[in-house]
Amino acid sequence: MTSTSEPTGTLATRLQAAVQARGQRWTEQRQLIADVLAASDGHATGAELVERVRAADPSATPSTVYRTLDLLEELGFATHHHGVDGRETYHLEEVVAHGHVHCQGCGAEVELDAEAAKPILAAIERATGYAADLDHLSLQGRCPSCRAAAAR
Amino acid sequence: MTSTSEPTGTLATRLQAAVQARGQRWTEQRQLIADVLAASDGHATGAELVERVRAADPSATPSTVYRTLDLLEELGFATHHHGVDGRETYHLEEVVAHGHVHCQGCGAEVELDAEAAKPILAAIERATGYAADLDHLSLQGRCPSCRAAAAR
DNA sequence: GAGTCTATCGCAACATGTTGCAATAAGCCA
DNA sequence: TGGCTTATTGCAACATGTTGCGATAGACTC
Repeated sequence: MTSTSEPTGTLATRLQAAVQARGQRWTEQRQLIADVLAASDGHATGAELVERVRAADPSATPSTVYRTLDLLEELGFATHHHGVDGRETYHLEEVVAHGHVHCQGCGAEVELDAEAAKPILAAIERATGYAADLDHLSLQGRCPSCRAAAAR
Repeated sequence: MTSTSEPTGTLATRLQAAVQARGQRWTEQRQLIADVLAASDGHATGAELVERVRAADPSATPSTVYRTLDLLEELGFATHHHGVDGRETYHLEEVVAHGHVHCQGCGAEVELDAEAAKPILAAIERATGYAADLDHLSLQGRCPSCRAAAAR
């Protein structure tokens, strides 16, 4: 990968502060994993992240990567949800909260931003009393074109 | 397990007809897996089903169970979705379609029947054009009591 | 009933994630 | 600086699910 001039240290720096504020330790592996996540444009499956981390440091193990990702989630720096196939997908907190809608017909996947999701979340709250988490909103259904095709 | 007097053969019989109508074969394993699924009251994870099938027939293998479950889905006799932990959960088609809402605070999980979900599905359609599938509606958020606790 | 075709089965290896445990090393204190 | 405490790491085994392949056996035809 070409080295970007982006200040990717920001995430790592803030993460380091948060980790140490909890009396936990800052290690090279955690720095590396934070860098890899920052370099992945907001979405990555667990397996992809493990692969990239190991490419940068072959001595890193999957358990370390997954445990660090759990830590990032605990600290609110990342979230994860399970995609259609059950694989874990991690999102950086910097990416604005959003949900996913997957078409069972053609496989298309669209993202749902906070604005578009607002009436959906409101309907969920009215029906259940629950305040649904947009980052974990992963819907399946049929997109307009598949519905039109099915109607014919 | 106590033997129920329910006509569980119905599922297997209808399934057999559907399988053979597609030029596929009806085998003892399929009969067994259909019986096990019918005896599981509508919900079961893949691992649970594998375990129960193997209890009845130790020679059955996971691959056979999963492939048969895939077949059941293809034929519309069952559906599956991924729970909060990514595990697969299978549902019999005879169970009325429903979604799930999971509380991230206390872990409570409530079911959402078609009536309660109607406004949610309508909001999804208005926002995205997608006709969402209730059986794959798996939400996460915070239940009313956790929200009240958090507000204090 | 015998032969043929091929869907299905069982096995084994793999993919993705999780967990327990002993060794290591980060961070703190004197 | 040196020593101590304990969080973190790496390893290895496990859990759940998927896939490829050769062997088996169900179903069809003659």
